[in-house]
Amino acid sequence: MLIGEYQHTLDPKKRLSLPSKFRKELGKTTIITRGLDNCLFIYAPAVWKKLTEKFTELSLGSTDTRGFNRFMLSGAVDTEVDGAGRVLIPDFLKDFAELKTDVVVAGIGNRVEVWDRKRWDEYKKRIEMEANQIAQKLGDIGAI
Amino acid sequence: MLIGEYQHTLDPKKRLSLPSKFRKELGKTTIITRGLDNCLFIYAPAVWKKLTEKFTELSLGSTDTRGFNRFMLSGAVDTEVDGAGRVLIPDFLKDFAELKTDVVVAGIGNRVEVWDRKRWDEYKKRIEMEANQIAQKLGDIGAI
DNA sequence: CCACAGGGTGGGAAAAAGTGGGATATAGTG
DNA sequence: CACTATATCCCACTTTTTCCCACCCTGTGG
Repeated sequence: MLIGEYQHTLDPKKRLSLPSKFRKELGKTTIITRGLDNCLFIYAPAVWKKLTEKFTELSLGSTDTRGFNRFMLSGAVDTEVDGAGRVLIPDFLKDFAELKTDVVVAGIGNRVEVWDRKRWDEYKKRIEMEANQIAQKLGDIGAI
Repeated sequence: MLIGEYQHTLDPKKRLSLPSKFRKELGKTTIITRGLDNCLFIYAPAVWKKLTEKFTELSLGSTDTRGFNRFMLSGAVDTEVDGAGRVLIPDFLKDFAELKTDVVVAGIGNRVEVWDRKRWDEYKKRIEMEANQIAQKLGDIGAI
């Protein structure tokens, strides 16, 4: 289970250290893709494979699923983890998530998310404030 | 059953002694997470696992569940209990709960809560005053 | 009243993680 | 074909984390 929040830096060569606690679970090659809410997702190969199987089964008919497929699949890259546990973030993904130097690497269950730190701080403030209401709401529908 | 209230200190290395009475039940690795009402929760692995099973199966689709997943999962860390029965509180959790040096460690059934002492004293004063009314309210709806 | 045991706290040394930079290889271009 | 620019690999430094040991204080029993 990938959990926790880590403050890392994206160096001038666009390398990003994965937190050591994540490395074992992610393996030596990972898939980086555009994520939801303006962050990046990083998946272990097996998890990614399962996800894509779901997507590609969705019908070609709907404009929405075509768009979603393009969003997730065209935005994905296979990346080798280097000897120091770092991955390389391609320019287009760096731009997409508006990453500067200071980034946050967060474990969210079966995926890792990469956020620009400033953006993360703002988002976190919001979800921390809303957590009580959301917990209430999810409780009401019997989800938790 | 985790019960009782203990006054402990968070040392400069951000280590926190678990009350010896809690150690057996918590085990040698614990999960620390953001809690509700600005405190931290500490769970035994088995309890945490059961909790996560509920909300990790919630879909990626909804903004609310994404937010709640991020809140719960990015806010959680796996921690080894050291030889002296202490756990390490990461910076972001220390900041979240606004912990200073003096903290309160309280047993609340199946979890342990960690509070900044000052905040705990204020909170306790309030719930002690309100306890009667709350009991009345819960009694009215047949909850207790 | 003293000795002892256990819980809580603090600090130093060793190890690991994160970061930066240079050298070598590869690709793209005039 | 040579030159430039980009990417890849490897090594080294710095900071943080981890592990271990020692101390203090309190409560207990002789």
